[in-house]
Amino acid sequence: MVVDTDRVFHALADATRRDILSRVIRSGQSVSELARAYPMSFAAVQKHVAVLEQAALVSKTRRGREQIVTGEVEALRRVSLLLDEYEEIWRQRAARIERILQEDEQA
Amino acid sequence: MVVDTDRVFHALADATRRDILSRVIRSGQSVSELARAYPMSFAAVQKHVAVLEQAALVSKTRRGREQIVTGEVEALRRVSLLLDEYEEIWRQRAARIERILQEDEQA
DNA sequence: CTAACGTACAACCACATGGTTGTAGATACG
DNA sequence: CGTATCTACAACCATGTGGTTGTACGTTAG
Repeated sequence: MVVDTDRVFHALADATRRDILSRVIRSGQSVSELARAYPMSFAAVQKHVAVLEQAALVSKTRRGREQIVTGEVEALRRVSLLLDEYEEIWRQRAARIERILQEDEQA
Repeated sequence: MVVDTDRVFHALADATRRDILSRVIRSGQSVSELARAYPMSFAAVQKHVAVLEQAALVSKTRRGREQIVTGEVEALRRVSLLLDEYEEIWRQRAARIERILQEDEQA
């Protein structure tokens, strides 16, 4: 079962896609503008954009014959929060261990 | 060129691996303890652990004949910070746009 | 010592991924 | 209008991924 989180992390697991994301977060760009920036075919870039789109990290809006790709910062926030949750679990565990150590010291 | 960030995100792009990570962050577990928790072969779980290890999200330490897997919270922090950077880029952009709009209003 | 356990790793398979080229449909420009 | 541009998508290929089974080896228990 491929969940949403899978798609987001998978989308981010490629340097080209991360670069595309940082570009379109700064300011929207058409697919062909993006394509010109990388040493690969238009179709390849188009596929990368599609992966980012499936993960809801970017969205596309028509402007004439162009398709403008824009960054969706909300999805990024969600992932970041998810990682913070993992960190929180670890923090709690560390606190628990520390508490046990202190109890031992008092005994 | 596969960079370190690729490996980390790829490691996190699988529900089983994220689950393993959350388990071993709570407390270290042997590979076979982990293997018993999932409906797949020992070898499959072993591979998942290897992927997490390559991404430096977990580490292994011998304890007798067992191999204890432990979560490496530092790597998580690095990824979280990386995502925060993307968010920061967007925040700056939003601030820039707002400034422009205010300038227009004054004119 | 022998048997059981925990691990490592190779070989194999089905399927996904990242790339290519080619074709075709909209839309804008001269 | 015709033509160039931007996009979409299918077909194809090499390689990677997630799973399997089987074998081998070190370590512990009896």
